[in-house]
Amino acid sequence: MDPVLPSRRLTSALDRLRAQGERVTPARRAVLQVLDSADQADEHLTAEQIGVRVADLEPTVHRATVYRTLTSLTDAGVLSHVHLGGTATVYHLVASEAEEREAAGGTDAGAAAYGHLHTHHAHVQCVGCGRVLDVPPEALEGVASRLQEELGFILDTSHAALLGRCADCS
Amino acid sequence: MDPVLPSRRLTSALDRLRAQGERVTPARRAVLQVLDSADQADEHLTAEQIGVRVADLEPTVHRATVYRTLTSLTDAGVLSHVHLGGTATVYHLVASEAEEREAAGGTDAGAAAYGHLHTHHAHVQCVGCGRVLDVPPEALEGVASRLQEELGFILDTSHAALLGRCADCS
DNA sequence: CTGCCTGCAAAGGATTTGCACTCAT
DNA sequence: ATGAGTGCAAATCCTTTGCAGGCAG
Repeated sequence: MDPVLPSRRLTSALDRLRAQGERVTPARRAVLQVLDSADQADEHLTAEQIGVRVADLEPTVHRATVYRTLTSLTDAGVLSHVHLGGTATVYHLVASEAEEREAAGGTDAGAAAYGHLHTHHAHVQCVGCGRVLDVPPEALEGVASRLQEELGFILDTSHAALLGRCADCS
Repeated sequence: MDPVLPSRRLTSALDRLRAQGERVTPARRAVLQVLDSADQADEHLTAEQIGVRVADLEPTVHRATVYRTLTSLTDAGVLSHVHLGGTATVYHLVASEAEEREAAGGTDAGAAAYGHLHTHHAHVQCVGCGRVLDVPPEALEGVASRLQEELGFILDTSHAALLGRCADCS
């Protein structure tokens, strides 16, 4: 539906960066823009894939810089990463708290539960086709509370993907 | 409790290997023995760590062979691997169906739920200390059935570790 | 201006591969 | 005896690092 235009999420991320005294450079702008577009298309990109797309946007940006940028932006809290089945790590823009609230409030949790989840969410990956599906964090509430009660373990539901086999690959 | 001696699990694994027409070599024996011991001590070893211990047992076994062995034994179904938080992959001996049944039957599920789980089980890893905790697969039943119903996704509860923070690191 | 961020190139570590040989069956 | 498995060494892959220069603030 929406064309890929500089979204509010992108602007917001840049603002938060600046607010922390971090510098906004072409490389960082490009990385954030790539991830913003990817998120809008529900894509999950690895560092390498991000590098390729950044090269389109800003050909002078070096690969090593992409890696360093992903690290520093993650430290700065505007990006998060998810570990997929063993190999890859994929990156996401992190929504501001305001955006997070807005998304939660404006949504019928049931109907939109598996729609476009542009905020905090969990991931499952198919071992057959590699596809990554987004899942609302509530789906893991059961395990989370059980682990907390029985082991004192605080589960981070969005940090690692669960593996399995999707409907198409069964 | 139990000393680390050639266990029934090990013998069984070798038998299943032979039954499939796979050859039993010193390298394979060593890899299986290392993993059997590790499992008994509730350790989770990476390919590299396995390599080190194999070198103690069979100094002539080459690193590359350990990698190839882990792959082929996994294909043969006597080993399984678990992807830990992003980086490492750790290996386990796979219990035979008979052993699996026996463990399930002979055990009070509640009391032993978090004890030594030498069969099929899930994993959670602490992002603080890196420790890996074993968790009975039932803990993930809730998510599993929800994913199946709503997405047709068959969750493999033992194939990837969930991340979070353990009691000591909170 | 100051030093954070970058480009470049080279190092790094883990895993994989080609090849010829050996040993389990 | 025969080919699955192996040892060896080199190649490959992705990621990180040291250093000097450049641009954001």
